[in-house]
Amino acid sequence: MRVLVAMSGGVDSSVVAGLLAREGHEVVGATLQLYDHGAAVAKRGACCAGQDIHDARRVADTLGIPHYVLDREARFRRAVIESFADSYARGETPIPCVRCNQTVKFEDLVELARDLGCEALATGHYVRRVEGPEGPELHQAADPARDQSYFLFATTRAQLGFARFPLGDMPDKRAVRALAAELGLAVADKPDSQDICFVPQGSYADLVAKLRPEAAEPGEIVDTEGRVLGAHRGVARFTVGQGKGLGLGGGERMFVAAVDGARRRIVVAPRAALPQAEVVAREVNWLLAPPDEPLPVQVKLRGREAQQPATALWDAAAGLLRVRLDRPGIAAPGQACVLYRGTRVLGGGFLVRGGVDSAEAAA
RNA sequence: UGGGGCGUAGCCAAGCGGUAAGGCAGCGGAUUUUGAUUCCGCCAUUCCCAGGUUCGAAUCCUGGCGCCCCAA
Repeated sequence: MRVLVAMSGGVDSSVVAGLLAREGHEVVGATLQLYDHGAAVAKRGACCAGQDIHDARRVADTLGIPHYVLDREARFRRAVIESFADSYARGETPIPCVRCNQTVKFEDLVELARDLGCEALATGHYVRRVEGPEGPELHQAADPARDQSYFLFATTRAQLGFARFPLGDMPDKRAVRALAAELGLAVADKPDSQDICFVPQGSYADLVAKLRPEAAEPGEIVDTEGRVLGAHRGVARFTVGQGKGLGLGGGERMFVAAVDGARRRIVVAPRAALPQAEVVAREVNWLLAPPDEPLPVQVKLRGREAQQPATALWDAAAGLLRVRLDRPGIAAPGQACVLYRGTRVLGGGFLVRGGVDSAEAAA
């Protein structure tokens, strides 16, 4: 079949292109230029800009496949970077990788694939697409250490139907690198990407400060009684559940219980005061028929934690997902709430403030 | 200007004659396609100052200085 491969210039997507070509598919490569600057060129572990685009092109040449580079800087800036800064300004902690997958990757590239007459879009994500009785299902990768299902919860059922993830069954990253070498790809030893791709040198707070100065304005750190304990240098530097960087000395260690973007206040409390029994999420995406009854699930409130047993309640009228946790957990607004059953992703949403939280009153 | 208490790293704090615990903050690193969490390492030649006793003091004595509390 004719298939479009999203090539970032990294090892993973390069191997995907190589594998599919070797299997005899008619492969077309596409690379999105998302945020240029020479600044990003030198950054180790970036993607979709500068050197990475050249790398992708080289791989395409090696494989003898056509390759397109699309300028999506404007789109990426609006859909991912601006939204990232806005989220911080509201006192949330954004998760840009989901926004990127949700927009630039799976909307734009699927559209491009259709325009090019492709039957599928393949990416280098570590997830599995499994044919189920009611259509394609999204599952965690075979290698739990690389699994990226958390970042793809917002993929719609239609997009999933069109997507292919050839790396989902790889035992580990070493195997992928070995394949890259076997395929003669120059990127076989390229470092993994990490951190936020569009932030040049690690300090995302500087970027937020440039785009939303108010999120970098100093403010007060208060306890749940409203007592001022200290000062901070911008709400963008804090995430609910965070225990470091508060600059508070003295007695008991404090954690961020809430971030009030409007008043630029950080509310802190002892760790034991943070867990909530119920969390709420919006912008919900279902990868099965939306349930009209309480649904037993396992949930992840952050990318790298174990799944927790819970019960999901879908409020279709309000468009809100309520998740009752068997064991209280800490929800950071803006982060993803992803529902699983075993390895299968059932759906998810973005966490909002809510639930039972004494800190909420003081904020 | 009577009585009582206290002065140990940026903060909190152990130690009570034998050669400076721990926690928080901070710094460095590991982990990680977000942020956070977590983990590992570093972090007072010196205990408000000056004398004295002692083989040896942050620990005992004397005198300063500085805080805090009580004082119809």
